[in-house]
Amino acid sequence: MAATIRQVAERAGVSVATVSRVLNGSDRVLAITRKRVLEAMEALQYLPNETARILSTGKTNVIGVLLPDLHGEFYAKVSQGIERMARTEGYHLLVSSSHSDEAEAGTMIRTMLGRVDGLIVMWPRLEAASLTALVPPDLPIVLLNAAADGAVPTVRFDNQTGAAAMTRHLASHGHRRIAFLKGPAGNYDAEERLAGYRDALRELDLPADPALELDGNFLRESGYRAVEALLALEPRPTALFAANDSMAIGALLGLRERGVRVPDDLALAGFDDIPPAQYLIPQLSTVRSPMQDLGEHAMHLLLALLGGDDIEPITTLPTRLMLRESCGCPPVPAHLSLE
Amino acid sequence: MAATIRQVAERAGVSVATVSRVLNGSDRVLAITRKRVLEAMEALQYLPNETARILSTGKTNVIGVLLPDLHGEFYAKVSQGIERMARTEGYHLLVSSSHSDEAEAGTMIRTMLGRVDGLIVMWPRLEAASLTALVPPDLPIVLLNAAADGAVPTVRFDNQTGAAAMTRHLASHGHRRIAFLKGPAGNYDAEERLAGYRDALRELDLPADPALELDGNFLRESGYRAVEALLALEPRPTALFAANDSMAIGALLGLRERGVRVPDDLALAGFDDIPPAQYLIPQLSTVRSPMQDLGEHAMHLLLALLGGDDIEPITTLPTRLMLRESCGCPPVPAHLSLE
DNA sequence: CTGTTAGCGCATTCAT
DNA sequence: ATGAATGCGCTAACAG
Repeated sequence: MAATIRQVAERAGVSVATVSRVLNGSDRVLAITRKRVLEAMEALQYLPNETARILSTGKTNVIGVLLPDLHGEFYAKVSQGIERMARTEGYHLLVSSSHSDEAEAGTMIRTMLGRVDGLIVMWPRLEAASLTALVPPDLPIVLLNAAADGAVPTVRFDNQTGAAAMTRHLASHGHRRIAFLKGPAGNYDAEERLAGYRDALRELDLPADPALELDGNFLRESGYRAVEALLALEPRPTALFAANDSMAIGALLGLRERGVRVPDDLALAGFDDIPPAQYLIPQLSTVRSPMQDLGEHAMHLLLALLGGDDIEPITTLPTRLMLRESCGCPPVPAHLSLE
Repeated sequence: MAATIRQVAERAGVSVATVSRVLNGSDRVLAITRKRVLEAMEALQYLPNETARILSTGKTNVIGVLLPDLHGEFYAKVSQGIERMARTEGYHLLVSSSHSDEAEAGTMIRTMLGRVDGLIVMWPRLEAASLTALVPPDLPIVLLNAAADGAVPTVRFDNQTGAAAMTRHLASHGHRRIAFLKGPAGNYDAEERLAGYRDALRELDLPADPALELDGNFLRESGYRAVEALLALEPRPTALFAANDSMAIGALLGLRERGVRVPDDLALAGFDDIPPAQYLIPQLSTVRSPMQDLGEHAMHLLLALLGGDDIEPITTLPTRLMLRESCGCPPVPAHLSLE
């Protein structure tokens, strides 16, 4: 079986404490002694037992990551950001995704508890507080895109500002009846984006017709289905702003099927800037969500927390307007959309 | 701080051994004793220390997962499959992705070593053997889409059969000069798909012109760039089969830019069936890679291995032809492509 | 600079 | 059915 510290000590003719010292890079070891120990390790193919180390030090070097079942790109980008930071700092990631309900997420958190030094949780439901109650008060935790009450460090997109900017942009194309395709009720991002849309309408003195707010659930299919309601509106809106790209894509399919041309007959915009947005026909104008930054920054904060530093309770990452064909702007040349 | 087993024992007026027994569901405990212990646990908010448990039992209940930096959908689907199986069996996932070179992957494996009960590794480079040499012989491991030598359990797609089937299908549309856009050299999937293409050409008695094999690297941009070489071919091919969807999409952009209509002027097909394939214009005909199955099955095998069962050394998952517009087949109605 | 020793929290014989 | 004692492999005082 695997060699232990004791065997190394014996072979090197020193005590386990000394072996432990060279293992942890203490300088209180004679060069020649260190050499003997190193040789013994090499000869025995020694690998320290991480578990024993953890038990002894109380530090796992593992961060728990809890992500909801957002599809594909989103999930991948965020965790990529987290991982990149984690790796450079020597942390491992205990990842768990695809959580439908709060109970399930709570269970995962509980089973992770003894195993992690900190937690990064993405919990887009509005009632985030209940979740954090499950976590021991001394366990560092960072929330992603959650309703921030300031009690728990949170990183999020500037959904509201982004949505307002896109709404204003659509208006700048001359549109006065701009419909909004909502995300699922109770979802943090969805509500914020809706609020941004409303802000802009108010600011622009455009009529805030509740009928302009269409129901959706962030999935493509709901965008496709919303087209019927959209086209039934009187007078018919000249622009549609979907709370995310997936729904915008679904709507695009529905519109095309009914012979409504985008952007000629109807302007269309989404939110997130998932990869297909740039190469669809027409290219989809959208608001870019800095997903990778979200993950990176969250990990950055958590590391600061672990280091005992004070941090900003709430960080808001800027979004960015990506103007392409679907809103009526000129197309972006293909070779520029391929980096 | 957190209560320990000793405190629970003390409060319940029993020994730690008894507490341990009720913890592990032993039946050698009097009902009334068990009740007292349970009450003590409840009162103390006791949570067993996982690390101590691991040290004592030698079992971590954690599976290490090493994925390359495949983009988005692919990565997400595979890990989703893995996770789903893992969760039902009470395993956690220590995930690490984005590995450019072998050295980096080796480092990650080494640092995971003491922390996991088993490993799932996706290593699409052809020289997989060198990697497995880093792993202790007694650590269960399953490889994903790797060159299988039978020595290490491997799960993979039937790339070759799928590619051959698509090539035959393109031929069935009447095409005789079918170009192939290759993936990166040395990549397992890329080589297999190329082999399938060649198989079919041979079988169909079509000329195997090496000039028909275009260079690519699995990224969209390389598909875009390949269009120039494609259109320069004499005589010009009437069909293009890309080794993955991303490149097919890139090629589509390039073709469109040059006024070449798909499928009228040129038939196009990809491989993988990433989501955009079904809603692009034209819809992309492709070969579906069962990504989620790949993850699920790998985890399934690993669990069997952990249970001491014997398993098939090599599992090949079937791929499936998804025929849509870009190859010349009739379009699939939008509402059917939205599940 | 190095060795001795006492935990870390739990599972698990071996007794009783 | 329950308890006492031992060990998992390592770190961290404390001595020397």
